Amino acid sequence: MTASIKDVAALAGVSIATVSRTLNTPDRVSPATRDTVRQAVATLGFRLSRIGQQLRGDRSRLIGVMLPSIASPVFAECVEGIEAAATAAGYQILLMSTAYDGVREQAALDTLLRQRVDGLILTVAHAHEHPLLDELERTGAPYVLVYNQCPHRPCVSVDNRGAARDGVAALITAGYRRIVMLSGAMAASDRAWQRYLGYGDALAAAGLVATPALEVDFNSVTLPAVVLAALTDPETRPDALFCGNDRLAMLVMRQLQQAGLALPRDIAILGFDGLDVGTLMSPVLASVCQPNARLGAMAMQSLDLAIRDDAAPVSRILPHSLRLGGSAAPVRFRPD
Amino acid sequence: MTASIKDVAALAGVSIATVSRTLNTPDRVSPATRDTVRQAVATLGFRLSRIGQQLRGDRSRLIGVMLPSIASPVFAECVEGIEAAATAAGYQILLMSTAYDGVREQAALDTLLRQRVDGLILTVAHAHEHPLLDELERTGAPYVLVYNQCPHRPCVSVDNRGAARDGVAALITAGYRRIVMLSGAMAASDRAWQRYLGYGDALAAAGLVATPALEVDFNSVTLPAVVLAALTDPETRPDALFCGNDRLAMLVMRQLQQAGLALPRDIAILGFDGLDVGTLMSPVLASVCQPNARLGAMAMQSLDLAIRDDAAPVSRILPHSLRLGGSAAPVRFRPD
DNA sequence: CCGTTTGATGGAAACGTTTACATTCTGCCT
DNA sequence: AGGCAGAATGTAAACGTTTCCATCAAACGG
Repeated sequence: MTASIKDVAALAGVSIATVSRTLNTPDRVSPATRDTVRQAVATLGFRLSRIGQQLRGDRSRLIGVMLPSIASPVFAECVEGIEAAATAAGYQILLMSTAYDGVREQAALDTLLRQRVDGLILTVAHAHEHPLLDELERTGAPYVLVYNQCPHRPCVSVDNRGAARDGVAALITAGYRRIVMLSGAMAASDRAWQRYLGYGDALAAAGLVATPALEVDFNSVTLPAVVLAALTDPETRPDALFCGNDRLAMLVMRQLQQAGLALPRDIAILGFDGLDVGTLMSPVLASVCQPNARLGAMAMQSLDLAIRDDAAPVSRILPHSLRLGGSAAPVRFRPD
Repeated sequence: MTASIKDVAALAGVSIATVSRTLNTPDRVSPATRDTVRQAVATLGFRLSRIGQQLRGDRSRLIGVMLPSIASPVFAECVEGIEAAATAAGYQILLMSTAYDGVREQAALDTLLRQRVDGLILTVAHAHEHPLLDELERTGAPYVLVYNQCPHRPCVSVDNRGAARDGVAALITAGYRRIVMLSGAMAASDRAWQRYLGYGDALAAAGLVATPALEVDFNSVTLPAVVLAALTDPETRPDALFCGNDRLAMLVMRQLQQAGLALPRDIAILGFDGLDVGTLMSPVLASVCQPNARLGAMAMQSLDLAIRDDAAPVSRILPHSLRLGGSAAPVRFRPD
């Protein structure tokens, strides 16, 4: 049994009110009593219980964080940003992962709401028309989406379509013409589709022809043989490959290199996410970079503001950037 | 204001006890009342507050997790394991990162203990003689270390020394002779030293000579010029390089490749951690693999058992494995 | 020397639950 | 019919805080 404020009061020979004051507003207690109480606190190793405080009606200072995965570097970096901002603002985070699974999402939401979190940060597969989010709005708990981008809800993200457009435009500037997109299943997340639209925008602006995206299972550890064949056959293979995320890009880089292709000479690769670990590849993975940690931090800040002002959190679009060169460096002598 | 059990009771026209029973032990309530209460619960969107329950003296079902970093894949994978096991056992995790900084560690510990976590999972720089851990033991809160390996405390880890020995022995078996170790600062973590000892063991067993480890700053994004020079100069460079962790190994792989060396022909690389992302490199990063997610899950399970039996958590050494080939494949034609 | 301010402290209520105990009612057994 | 078991429900205390209000003593002004 951990000591309670009563034990401290008893040991110090004062009332619990005085103990509370000593700990919260020491200047409202006489120096002598203050010392006695502090002595008792030290003896017992006492710490005020947040549970008691929460019950009293204070905010819980807990933020629920609900993400599809934790080990994925994208989300890991994001959580790091959230955690830093949360600590700075005096919150703690309750972390739950969902694998985009509706049942787990529902369970996580229930648990978090029962814990009376002050707010939630989450990423879902499709932000419009997600039953969970509607339920969440009904409860009135403030929440912000990260990575999702949806006009009707508070979101913190990059401009997925614009970012993809910029990245593919850079490929075109670098001299690539036959550009194909490799994506996780479009149905799996709304971002995939937005990025494909951006890809189309860039090609259209350059008068080039867009092709349907090659869709692969997001978690696969190898590329389907047919996809690999399409990418390696010297007759049919594209100039450049735009990958919907960095993990896919790294996967494809390794498989193409093992198939004997030289990157970016035989084929250029551009990823999306800007993962740190991409800079450890050789060639360095070119990528459309999202500021993952900042996305998380910004979501947390937006949420904090909303909590304090009792208002709806505001959406934010953070700037993306391009990491060029490396796997998408311009190639001078390209036979046409 | 979220509804409380009183609101439900009022709406349903029953006492709060009946509401509580309806929610916790529905069979002890008459079907008619049960329906009325459930109706009221639904109308108000009511969920029992964990705060009230915790206050009542139940366990908080919260586990504090305190790690040096979240974005590092090693810890990210570990957190994923912890979270899965925690959810399975009915806990939630409160995540805090410390960067091995004593001040942050102390602050995190205070916050977590005030939240009355049922137990803690943590990683520190040096497990023996860490003031925080002594304080923690005084509080009586159950805790388990992950990654740390220390005879006097509950730890879940691999056998760092043995694992390093096995890895380096495999390099020797593959034909490498002049093997050097590259490590993060030994002072930064106890594991670094343990791994260096394992390196020494393997060399000694083969009658080879160990050299002092090359120490570099763990977070650096490039290798110091002098280290790079030592590794690239054809006169002085070693056969094989054993890196204290995978991040370092990937860093060095890229820099050596950019310097024009062929891996593993000119120099073999062996990492430590077994990060998934290493398999995306080319050549695939050979590594001494820790089961990161399982380490986390096992720590959580051990903690859960300890909490339930009100006993001290038990230490566990999990088996390591080797991922060979790739950057440490045997080289047949090596000029001597 | 009295009345009033000021400062220090204590008493008690409130927050949201669970649960032991008390109460009421139904229906069964003899 | 009377008594009693058993089911259904209510009452109230307890958990650990904060804080309003009351109390009390000392200090101070007149």
